[in-house]
Amino acid sequence: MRTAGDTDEGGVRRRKKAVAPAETRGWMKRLTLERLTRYYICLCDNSSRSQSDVVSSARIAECVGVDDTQVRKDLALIGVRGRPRVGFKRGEVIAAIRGVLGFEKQCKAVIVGAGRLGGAIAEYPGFADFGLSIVAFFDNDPEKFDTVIGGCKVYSTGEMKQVIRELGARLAILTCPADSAQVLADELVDAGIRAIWNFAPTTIVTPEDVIVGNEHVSVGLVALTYYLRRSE
Amino acid sequence: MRTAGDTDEGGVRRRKKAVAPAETRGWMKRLTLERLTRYYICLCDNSSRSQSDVVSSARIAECVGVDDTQVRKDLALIGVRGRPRVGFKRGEVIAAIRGVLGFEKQCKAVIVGAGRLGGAIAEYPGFADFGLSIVAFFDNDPEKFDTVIGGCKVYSTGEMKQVIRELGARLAILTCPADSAQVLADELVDAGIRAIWNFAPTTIVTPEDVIVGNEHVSVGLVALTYYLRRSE
DNA sequence: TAGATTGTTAATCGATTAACAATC
DNA sequence: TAGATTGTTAATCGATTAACAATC
Repeated sequence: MRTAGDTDEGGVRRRKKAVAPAETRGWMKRLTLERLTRYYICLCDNSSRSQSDVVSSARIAECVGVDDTQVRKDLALIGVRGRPRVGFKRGEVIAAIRGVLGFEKQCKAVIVGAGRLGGAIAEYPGFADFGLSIVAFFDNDPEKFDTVIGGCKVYSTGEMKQVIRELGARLAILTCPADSAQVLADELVDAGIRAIWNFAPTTIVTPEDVIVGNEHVSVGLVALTYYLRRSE
Repeated sequence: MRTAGDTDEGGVRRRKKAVAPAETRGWMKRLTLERLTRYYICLCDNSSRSQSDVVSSARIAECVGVDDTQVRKDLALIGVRGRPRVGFKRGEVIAAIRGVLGFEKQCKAVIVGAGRLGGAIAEYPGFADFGLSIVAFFDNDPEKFDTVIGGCKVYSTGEMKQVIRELGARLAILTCPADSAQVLADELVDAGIRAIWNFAPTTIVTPEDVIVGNEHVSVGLVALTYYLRRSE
């Protein structure tokens, strides 16, 4: 890929010296996104126990389980420069990732299904750090209406359209049983939700312009138990 | 790779006709494992709504979001043969995946942290289908001792070593706060646990022979919100 | 048979790793 | 300076896709 900093002169390719701007145009690839998120978790995690404010690519690489070259490439991509012999400034890396992944931009979400899982997600620390704020719960159990979980009121699913519009939520987190997941997803789309994070143990489908993340936790379970069972 | 079925005669390479045995020796690669799990979820999910007992590779591929060639390769790997013009028998595929991934072999697990997340996991339907059975809870809140969640008694974390030995659990599911995760993990290793599924929002480390799955749910969240925020 | 779908090889594509110069 | 770490290109490796013959 050529950028404005490149020059060809008399057939000699000069190395670009440009102050690389954070690559905020164009879409990050899924795998890159995942790695950046893991770097971020790792750096925030370590910041409490380490006194040093610089970190080498090798250290991040070890923590996340990738090659150190990969880490340097990813950081270069988002415009972070390290210092040879020293490393990367932890705070700079964290800030760059937050900027590129958009953590500063608040994202309002509703949780559909005020059960244990919904409550657990609402109280999960750290989600706020990613710019996520839960603004309401929905459930179809009248006993739960008007109760408060994690500071949010529980509404009837019948009120979804109105409440979601009022609060301006764009993301919905589905923690309902499998058999009602698709129906609720359809209603959420109708209510103007733009993305659905689905924890129900089923796959839901939506119109093309509504993003779905099917969080099949079982995938992680199977990987783990596969190795466990085979090592016995 | 050559297998016993291959033959070279006079320089002519014959196609092997062997009845491919399920590839149960050797270790499945992580990505293959993930795809097989997704096929499985998709097939079990559809079985309730579809009346047909055959399914084409193209259909599975669409459901899971991979190429249909990939599906046929994966199924060939685990020894499932399809019929041209017809497809694969749903039940055969499900059985083969269950066999290769070891779902028939029961895996006993304990949950450490009897909070909302722990409760949600215990009541999550479908885990039983993967051969997972929860046999006990541990918590350090005396108010919870001897209560029952999802049919399992809650013990004190101080009793972990003894109870885990008695029940013969090999897997531990960590749903405690981040700050106690590493300490509890160390104790679990000491108690003879062979694998830890970590839901605490931190990364834990263990001796090499204890498998860890750090379930960073945030990774899924970031991917979803990234696209959401950028599409506005 | 004709047509659809599997099974498998070959080609492409992308991601990871290796190598090494640049730099502090 | 010497040595360590970054930054970047080139090479390798593996995964995905394309092509097509085999098969029912």
